[in-house]
Amino acid sequence: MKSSREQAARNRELVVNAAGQLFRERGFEGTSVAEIMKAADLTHGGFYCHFKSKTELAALSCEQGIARGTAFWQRLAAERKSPLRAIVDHYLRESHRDAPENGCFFAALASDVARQEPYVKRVFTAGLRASFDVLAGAIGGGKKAARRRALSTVSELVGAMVLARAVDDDDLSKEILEAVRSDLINQ
Amino acid sequence: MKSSREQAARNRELVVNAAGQLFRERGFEGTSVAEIMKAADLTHGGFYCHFKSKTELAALSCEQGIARGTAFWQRLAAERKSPLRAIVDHYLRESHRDAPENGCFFAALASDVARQEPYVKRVFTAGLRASFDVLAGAIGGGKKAARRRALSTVSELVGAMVLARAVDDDDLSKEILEAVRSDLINQ
DNA sequence: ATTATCTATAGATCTATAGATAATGC
DNA sequence: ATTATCTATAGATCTATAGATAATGC
Repeated sequence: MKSSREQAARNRELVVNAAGQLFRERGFEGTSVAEIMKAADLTHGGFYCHFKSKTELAALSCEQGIARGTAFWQRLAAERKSPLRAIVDHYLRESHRDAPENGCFFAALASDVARQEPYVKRVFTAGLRASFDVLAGAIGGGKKAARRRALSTVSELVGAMVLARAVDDDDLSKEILEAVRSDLINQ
Repeated sequence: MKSSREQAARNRELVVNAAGQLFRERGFEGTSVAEIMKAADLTHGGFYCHFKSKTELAALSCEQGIARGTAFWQRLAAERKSPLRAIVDHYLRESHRDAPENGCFFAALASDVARQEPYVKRVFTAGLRASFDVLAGAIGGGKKAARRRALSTVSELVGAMVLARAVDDDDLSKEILEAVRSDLINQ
């Protein structure tokens, strides 16, 4: 029944990961604590041994998920000759659009976060800031210009993904992704 | 107790408008039928005389709200010398960011819509399509290029607004709006 | 007679807690 | 002895419906 400290730490991670997936797929309000715990193969009541509240988990899962996303961008940028293009191409893939549960937290949850408690917004802001820095580094050139371009690029990527997912028509959805891709790459 | 047919029609409109505001402010899941009816000064139970379900109202309020937004863009474009600039400037205002309940449905609800029933997505898609057409008209020039630019512009506008609202820091929020404004206008 | 609206409530959630249980770790 | 987890449940939602009420519209 009881787990060791190490197992408990692993369980905690399982819950954070399950939450990250479910939140991105169904939103904060659309995901219940019971569902998260079920996905982590634990019982509902055990949740509150690990976290003070659902809100705390929302913030933690955003923090971790965004950090992973940023690290992934960094790796993409380091591996390629054209770092910005590598990130843009990867981001705007249909497989990303069709798997929000494993994709970008900004695109999956930004409009939810705007309505969340200050704690969650703070974590989200810090993560976004880090992403801007990574992207500005990938863009290179003048600091100010790179930063501006990083901000507008993330905005465009996130907007494209959000709209491509909301749309009911696969052709239109692809057209959005393609239009943004060509806009960002031929800039 | 009972209203005339005209009053009932007016009440229905009141409910649709109240829902449009509350949905944009708190999301679909964050808004209850009881709250909507209270905002419209009617009782909870009366809701189901006008609408089959909350989902039906979600679709109706999106349909109406997006149509109004598109009509507004059309007016902005018609009045100004530089139609695209007029739309971009208006969209990216801080007053828009701070009043989602009266603002763009795409920015307020796009990531919610992605998780809604097909019916809601269909309505949203039709509205987005109409917005693309209006913006492409405002951009002018070659049809294909105008359409592509319309798609990428709406994506960038929506992404900027969504991120600017999620962010906890007013300076960063303004910086996002400003970076996107300068990117869209100096293109 | 019809029907728009109201009150009241059934039934299904959902978050969070209380108390029991059993394995860990001193 | 401590504590991670479990079962069970309190209390607060939320959607949707049932049935009553009273004003409209024929």
